[in-house]
Amino acid sequence: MISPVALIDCNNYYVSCERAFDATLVGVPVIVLSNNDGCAIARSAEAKALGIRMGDPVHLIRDKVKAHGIRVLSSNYALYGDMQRRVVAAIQPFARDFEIYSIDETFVDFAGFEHLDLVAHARDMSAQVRRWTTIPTCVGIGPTKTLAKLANAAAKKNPLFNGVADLREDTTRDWVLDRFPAGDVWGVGRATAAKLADLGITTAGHLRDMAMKQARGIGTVVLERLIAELRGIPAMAVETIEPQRKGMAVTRSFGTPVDDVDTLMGAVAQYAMRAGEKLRQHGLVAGRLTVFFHTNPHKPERPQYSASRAFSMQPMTSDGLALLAYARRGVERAWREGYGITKAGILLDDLIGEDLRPRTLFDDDGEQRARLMRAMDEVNGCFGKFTAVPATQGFRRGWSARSEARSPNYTTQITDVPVARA
DNA sequence: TCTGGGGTCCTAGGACCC
DNA sequence: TCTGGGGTCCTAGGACCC
Repeated sequence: MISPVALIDCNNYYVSCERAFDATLVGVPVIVLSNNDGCAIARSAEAKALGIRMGDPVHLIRDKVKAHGIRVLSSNYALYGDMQRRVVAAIQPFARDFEIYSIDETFVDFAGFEHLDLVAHARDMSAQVRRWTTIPTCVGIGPTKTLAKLANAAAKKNPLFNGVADLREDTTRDWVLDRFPAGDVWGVGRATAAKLADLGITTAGHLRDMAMKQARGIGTVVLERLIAELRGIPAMAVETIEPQRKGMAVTRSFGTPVDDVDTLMGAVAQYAMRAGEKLRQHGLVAGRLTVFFHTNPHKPERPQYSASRAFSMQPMTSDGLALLAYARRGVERAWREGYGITKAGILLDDLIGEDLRPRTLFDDDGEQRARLMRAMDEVNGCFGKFTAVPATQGFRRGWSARSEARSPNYTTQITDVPVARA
């Protein structure tokens, strides 16, 4: 017996979070921008109707924004992350197991709930999220994760489903799959979609009926699994325990190009310190660090330069100042004069739980440094980030990303909490 | 004139996701 | 002036070893 899986997905999530605290955004076209105010990454239904596409660079849609009075917001991840906690809390009572798949999607394992009318159950779940957070959601139900995901997309697209699509039954499933573009199936990207189209495979129905052997030739084992899932045979489990993460990154584009090494070093220092903080928050240490920086690849007419340097770190560490020392060395070695650098970052790999860290022969216990890091975390937690920073980082951040229309931190910053007056 | 086969580990790069 | 950030998984190919 295959147990049903549901995917609950928040509609236009970032926009919906903003609307929860600003009523003037309701009913009008709204977009939320990526970091650095670069491109549109969330659009309200009204903005979609005006032809704003996912990922549209904001400087190419200025005219449209002006002509239609589209409201434009910078992204506010503190708000979206906190709202997610509330959404998950609302979902929790409706199943025993679930997998938080992304900031706005949760897979719900309905094992043990088969005796219920699951469509009604899903509607209750959706209503609970709405009551607690004001955020609208859609739910897809199916025998596999891929079909639940596809059902969710169908529920979003086709008003016939009224927000909840159930693809456990063959006739509905076939009907939906025959009308669903192959390129929109979860796991089929641009490259695979193009290869499939050459074979005349353009719908999810075609894809389901494709020979496994042929699938292997085009894609990898991943495409084979995907086809099994479309046939209703589970090839992916609902992952109810959070897997150990493998890597971590802190990368940013600059508001304006950087052409001197000291300024670049300041930015990289900040990223290294932030990377250390993230490691400590997760109780991890890293064994490998890569620092990279490059010019703007969207401007091929300008001189291009891209560099990265990687280091094995021994002992493995979560000490921001140790990370910074490696990163500095990388920047010093890779720096070339005469380029406008527009992005840099720190990548950490070989992550392992702090308690499992291998001891080296001459490993001092690092207790003092650990205390220093804890103290910095506390100071920056209480008095705001960048209160205590290493000198390399500096206090001037002329290169900072643009964020010109960020909403208040309504739920995570005491001074930003909305006040209700009688 | 002639030079194996098979295994592991690591890394870079591609593809995909939200 | 101006195009995000942070992840995962898979495969091919090189280095190395016996």
